[in-house]
Amino acid sequence: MARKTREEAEQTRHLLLDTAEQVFWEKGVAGTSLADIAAAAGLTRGAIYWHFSNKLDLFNALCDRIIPELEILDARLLDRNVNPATRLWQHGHAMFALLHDNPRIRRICGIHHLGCEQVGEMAPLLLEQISWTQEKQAKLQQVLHCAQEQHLLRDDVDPKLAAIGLHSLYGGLIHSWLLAQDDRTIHHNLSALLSPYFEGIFKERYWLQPLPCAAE
Amino acid sequence: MARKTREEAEQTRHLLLDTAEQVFWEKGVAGTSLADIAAAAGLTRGAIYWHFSNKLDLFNALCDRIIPELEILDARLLDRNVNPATRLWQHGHAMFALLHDNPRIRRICGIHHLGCEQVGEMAPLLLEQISWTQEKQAKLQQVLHCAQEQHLLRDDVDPKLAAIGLHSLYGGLIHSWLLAQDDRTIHHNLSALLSPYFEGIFKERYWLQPLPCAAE
DNA sequence: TAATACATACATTCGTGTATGTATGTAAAC
DNA sequence: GTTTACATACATACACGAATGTATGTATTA
Repeated sequence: MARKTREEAEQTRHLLLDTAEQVFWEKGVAGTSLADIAAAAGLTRGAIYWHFSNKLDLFNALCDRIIPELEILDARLLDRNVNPATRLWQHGHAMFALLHDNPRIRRICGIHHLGCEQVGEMAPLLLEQISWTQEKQAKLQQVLHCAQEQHLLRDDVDPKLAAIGLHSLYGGLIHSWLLAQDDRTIHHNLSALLSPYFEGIFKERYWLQPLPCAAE
Repeated sequence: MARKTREEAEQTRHLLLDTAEQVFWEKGVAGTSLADIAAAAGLTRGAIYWHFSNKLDLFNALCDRIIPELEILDARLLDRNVNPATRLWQHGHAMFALLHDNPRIRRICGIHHLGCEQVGEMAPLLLEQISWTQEKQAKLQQVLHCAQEQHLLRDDVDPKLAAIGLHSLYGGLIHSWLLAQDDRTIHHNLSALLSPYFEGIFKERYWLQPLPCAAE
């Protein structure tokens, strides 16, 4: 129809992102057409092509919206004022608290795990995930190395391998968590699910310090 | 062209499955058309529609081919002649040995993790994975319960939660393993990656018994 | 000869990208 | 303070290819 003010335009842009997020999560990325998104938003494809160049661009813009929240997590992980064991422990809990509290992160995470293909023409997504994984593992490894220097680790534990293991455990738990959508088992028993790995890594239960748990 | 003998027909059926497996793994399930598969196999869509009713049917047939191998794994996991700790330990190693040695399992596993959407019209896939996950966790839980009865578990370990944790760790490691395709780190250091969780679950290293490792 | 194992041809639908229309906001000219 | 000129924010329309499903053809083979 007609032109809207810049604020309204920005509003419809966010409406498109929100709607796309929803529809992608329901029908998968490849399974939804731009017409689906436009219709669900009460708009037309013209609106989408005005704000985004194509579906991939829209999808990327959609994913980028959660980066700040994730960076906060990482910043806390690397905060040297807290002992490394506690940092790791709280980081694990903070991840799931975020998943539990923030539906947007839950949906985008769900789309990445179950709602999109990462090969073929979506291969750039895979590369991004690989580098993201490596960065995350590097941070975990850094904290674990710090713990090793403070003689908190068991003697036979290699920080690099422990980082891979921890990261994989997190990823696997998130996957299980997403599969069993409304089963609260994982969320309610997260400590019991993580502690075996921590037991196997640290000499003592150094991670159990005053824990300002961000649970529900 | 012309009709072939039953054996030859069965042969082209397997050719189609093999080719589909390959192409699905390269370009994703949604990213692949039946024409792609037919062309890659040196046939036409007519051949596909003769042997399968549609893409989903083809995909299911493709996945079903690895069931026997996976059932062998589960059978060994439940073999009561071996102590439960060792069974769990060997089961973890056997899974990755299978992934390493069997390219078909590797590809199908890769397709499930990275090459297909599990929502929308592929939702039956998700339901299948959920029930499969629950069965697997139930088996792990059963073995862990058996270990608990033999007083092998630490006192604060709940078999059900430990089963979820172990299963998630396996899933996460497989995911990492698939992401870093030709990085052998995980395969070469599997024991070091798994042992922390085992340390945290069992009182002593009961799982370290003569290990007929099926590695490379 | 009848069913088989495909290949070929056809009709239809779906999705994309782009081109165009159009009404409004916005800023400068006067 | 209007008017003018242009940019904006979409909606609509169109053209094209891609993918599917089916119908039909055809040479074997049992």
